[in-house]
Amino acid sequence: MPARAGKREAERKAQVLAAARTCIVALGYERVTIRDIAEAAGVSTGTVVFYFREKESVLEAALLGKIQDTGIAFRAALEGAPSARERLQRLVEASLPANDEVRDEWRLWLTFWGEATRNGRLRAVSERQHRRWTRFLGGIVREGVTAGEFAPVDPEATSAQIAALIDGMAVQATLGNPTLSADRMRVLCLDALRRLLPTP
Amino acid sequence: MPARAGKREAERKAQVLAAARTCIVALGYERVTIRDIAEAAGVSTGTVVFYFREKESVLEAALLGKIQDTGIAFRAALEGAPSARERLQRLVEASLPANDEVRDEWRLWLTFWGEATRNGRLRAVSERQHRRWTRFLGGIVREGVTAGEFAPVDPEATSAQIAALIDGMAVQATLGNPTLSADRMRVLCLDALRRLLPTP
DNA sequence: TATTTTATAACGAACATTCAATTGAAAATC
DNA sequence: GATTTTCAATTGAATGTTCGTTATAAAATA
Repeated sequence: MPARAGKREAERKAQVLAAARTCIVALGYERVTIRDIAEAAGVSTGTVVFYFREKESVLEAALLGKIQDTGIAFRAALEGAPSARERLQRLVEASLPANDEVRDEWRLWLTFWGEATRNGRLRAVSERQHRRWTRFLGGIVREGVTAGEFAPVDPEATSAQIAALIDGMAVQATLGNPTLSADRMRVLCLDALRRLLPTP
Repeated sequence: MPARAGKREAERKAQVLAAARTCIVALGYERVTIRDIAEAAGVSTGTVVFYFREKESVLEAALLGKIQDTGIAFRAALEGAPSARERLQRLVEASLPANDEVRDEWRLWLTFWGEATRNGRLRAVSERQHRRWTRFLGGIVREGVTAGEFAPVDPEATSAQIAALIDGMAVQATLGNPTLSADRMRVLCLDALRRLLPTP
């Protein structure tokens, strides 16, 4: 086994994938060329191909990488939240496309969903990620119910409803719909939380 | 001004646009070629170019055409519905990606959203359509409140929440998420309707 | 026949991919 | 420690394909 194989590999791959994500958001999945990616990463097209055998691999890996670690930021947002309701409210807050970072993340999701209608591998990851996310939400709802914060509701159903609500609103907010700004999304989501999860 | 526009024009355009939509759903917006469209429509590439000066025009018109008459089927579904609640329930039912027709329509919406993040014209249509749709829902909610069917709620807020809920669920159901089948979507949406719009 | 409609061919641009050549740094040898 | 060897890493140009568009010819229609 060559001990020195792939020393720069991880670093370079990450660099190329980050560039690819930037290109995808700016141009759209299908419109991105290897040259675009190479230029954005500051390397030659040969380098891109060297680390990812073909274009499709770069694009898929770029999407999957970001999609799969969605949720990391969410867990961080929960630090020190005293109650289940507060935790849910913070998740809503962290979901608002109110700054470029979150907005770009939602843009990537919209692109991802569009692409996943035709790509089985992407679709599989979408499922796994959605299950993870609703389980996460469901756990918080269950805690709140157990602790007597919320009226007794079905945590599975409620978490799926909350997840759908956030996704649906984020679509409009991300597209810049003036009747559904990030601020309005906050108001509507928090209101829905109160109505779906009343105090007992 | 050409006094006599082509006789077959409307017919041919519709034929080409329908073919373009099929191709978009199957291949993705940017991957569709004029040759694909021509083949699917059973005409030559020359015909496609004759009626739509350039490729982009075909694709945009294909998306916009379908997107803009979303809602026609909905209005038909409401025929003879006796109450506001019944009307909302029928709208949910008509939104379920439970058959190929509705599923393809949602696939087109997912593609549309992805493309609209980068295309201002598509984004403008998205806004207009969303406003139309929430106003439509809002009207039904208002009727129900006035008629005493629902507890007094803000129709604007509630309709935006219902719209988001349906969109968000449809994303997962359209992607074939096994934990969110069309049947499960029906259950969850109807349950959410009950909770967001309780009887007074 | 004149006009509209449809088909075909050809063109140049842009693309993903391949590949021969080069570099750079670690490993082996002395 | 200096020299040589080795191979991962990187480049950029060449290749063949496919695309949108344009030009033009053929057919249909009135």
